[in-house]
Amino acid sequence: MTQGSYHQFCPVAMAAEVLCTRWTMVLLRELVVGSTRFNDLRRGVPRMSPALLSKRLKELERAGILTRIVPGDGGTEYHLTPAGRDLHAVIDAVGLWGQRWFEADVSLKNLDPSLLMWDMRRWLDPTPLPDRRCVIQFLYPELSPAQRLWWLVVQPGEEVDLCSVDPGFDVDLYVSCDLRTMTAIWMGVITVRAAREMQSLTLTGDRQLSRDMQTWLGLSPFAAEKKRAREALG
Amino acid sequence: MTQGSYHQFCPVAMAAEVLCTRWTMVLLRELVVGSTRFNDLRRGVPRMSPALLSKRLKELERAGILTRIVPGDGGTEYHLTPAGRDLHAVIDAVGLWGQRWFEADVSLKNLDPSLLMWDMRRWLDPTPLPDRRCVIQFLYPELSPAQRLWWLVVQPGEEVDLCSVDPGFDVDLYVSCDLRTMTAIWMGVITVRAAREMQSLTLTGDRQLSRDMQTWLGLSPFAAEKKRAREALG
DNA sequence: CGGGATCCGTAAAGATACTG
DNA sequence: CAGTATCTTTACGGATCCCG
Repeated sequence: MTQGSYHQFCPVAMAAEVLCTRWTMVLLRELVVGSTRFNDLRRGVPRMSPALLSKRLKELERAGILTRIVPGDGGTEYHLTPAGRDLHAVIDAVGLWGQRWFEADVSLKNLDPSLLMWDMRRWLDPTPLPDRRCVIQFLYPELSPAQRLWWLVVQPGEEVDLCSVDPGFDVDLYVSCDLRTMTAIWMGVITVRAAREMQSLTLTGDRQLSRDMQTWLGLSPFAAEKKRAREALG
Repeated sequence: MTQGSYHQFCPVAMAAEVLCTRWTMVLLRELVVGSTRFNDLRRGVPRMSPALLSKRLKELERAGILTRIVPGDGGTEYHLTPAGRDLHAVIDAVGLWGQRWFEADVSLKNLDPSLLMWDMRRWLDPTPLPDRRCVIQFLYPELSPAQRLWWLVVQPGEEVDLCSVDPGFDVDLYVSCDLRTMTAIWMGVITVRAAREMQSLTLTGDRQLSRDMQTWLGLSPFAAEKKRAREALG
């Protein structure tokens, strides 16, 4: 917020003072989906400066939305309080509105492979996968060497791992497409099947993993919401 | 927003770019509850500078949230588009969260008689009132002369009128209390009955209007939501 | 390597005055 | 009524650096 408060007793204004400052809603989204470490949060809001992130975390702590926890290992963890967890309703409402009324074209102007892969890592559903280590390689041919290749490593009983350097494991499935296509799939704009039929997406390797990709790829939490706008936004 | 966009395809981020700039959420609240004229909007967001209000209105127009209409009488009206009307879900979520988790004490730090009276004017329910002109005078003894006296004039079939200078009509009901008490009643923190029993509120005049005040005084849209916080906010 | 703090240039917002 | 214009204050972005 630029300065001071709105000086209104209305609960919308009181809440907006805390929630509607730059980056705060996006940061809260990261916290609500479960990130707790400073550098994990940074991956979710990569264009936010660390200084501002630090400032916002302090503000949210003062506002009673999160608490700072220092576990034994020396790091710092940020955990939502009950008030903070209750913000999922606000995040949902905002995201639902965005998904309904923004044209896909507009969203697909803001492509970012590391953000996409980081989200995919979070929402990947391992249950349809075989009960062993599975490695999926993503190739975005049009991108720079540093952003072209990514690996998701799924190990039973562990968190999904995202690598931007070759982890050295055998790859079960090779995925190749442009970033826009993968983002559109992730956002529910098109399906894996449709992308393959349009030759926009190529899968090579394990047949089962190919077939089930639409399932184990968890998709954005808002992917199910249908668009309502046609021309509302320019 | 300070500059540029968040560069994220996530619908939360896309929406936050438009919705989470300073004053925007509060302004949208005014639009959602039905204000359409520049100077009516100003009464709802009195601390927002006209320059910023004008800028925000343009931004919201560009974002497809409202349209500018020039009726025959020369003025300008701002009307929400379908996308704008759909924002009521976001405003509700934000206001509900605020009402749940902010201590009443915090809200009641931001007292403003003109804002309160303006809100009361909007939500007053004339149906329990007799079918004739009713005038209710509010007295806040502790305030400066310019803010001490207010009148609500209810005429059957017309919009409720708010005056800060004596309209000259016979007064049906005299309400006297401090601003904090009236605001607390409006926000659902205490009832009219409780305030009267505590001697915080004095009603003189028409018995029926006195008895039914809790009914015709419409209360804040969020008054029904119960608090959940006790100590979450400092 | 995680978790920040510092400094400086730019962009946004506040205050107030003024106008078609 | 519906805004502009101007000037000052504050916040933010970006780079760099620091420390356990």
